[in-house]
Amino acid sequence: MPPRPSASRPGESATSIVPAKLGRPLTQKFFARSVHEVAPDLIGATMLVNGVGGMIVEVEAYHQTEPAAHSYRGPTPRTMVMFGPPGFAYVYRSYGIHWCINFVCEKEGSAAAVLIRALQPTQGLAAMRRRRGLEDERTLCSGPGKLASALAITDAQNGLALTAPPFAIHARTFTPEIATGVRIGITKAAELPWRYGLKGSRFVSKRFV
DNA sequence: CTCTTGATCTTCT
DNA sequence: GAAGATCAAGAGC
Repeated sequence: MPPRPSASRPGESATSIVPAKLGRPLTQKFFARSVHEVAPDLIGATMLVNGVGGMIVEVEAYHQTEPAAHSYRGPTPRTMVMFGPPGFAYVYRSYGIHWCINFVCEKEGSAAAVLIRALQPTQGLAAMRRRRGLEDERTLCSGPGKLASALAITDAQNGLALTAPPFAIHARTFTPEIATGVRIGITKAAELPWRYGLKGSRFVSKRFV
């Protein structure tokens, strides 16, 4: 019998998830680049909040210049953080119910950010299962609202630096194959292929085609 | 498996 | 007053 495909994927063994290997902590400089460089480079990185989280397997890029971005119409109280310096967290309320987190990129005034859409859970599984009321690790963080809930992210983290506690974001330690596709759940600028994922991952919110 | 719908709040028109 | 960077549950296939 050939080995299951998952056996050779980063962060997984044949039978279970293994703790992520952590690369160097990401600095503000990492985020101070084009959102189209940062977004794919975040695939395979590990994101923890108070020690709980996992490997980033899916993100989407947003930029002030396109109408799907919250920053498209200029700064508002909600989107103020996006217009600030890179390396900070932009947290917003989605559909009145969920929280979602973005990493602000580029430079002050660019209002560009990467929405974190899915994690492969690796650290603090018990805490995440408790917060989500769910056992299945595959769906624990397979969506922007789900992972915010699992990591206990709320507007309390809006505007905080990504390079200091409670955040710990570490570079990847392998070279992933990147899948790309159109962004999900939007109607404007829906054709832009600004969704990036870890090719073949079972932990994404929706499969890449 | 896919499709539909309700929940609930912020922002902008 | 309507739309929205979502999710979970229920119905139907």
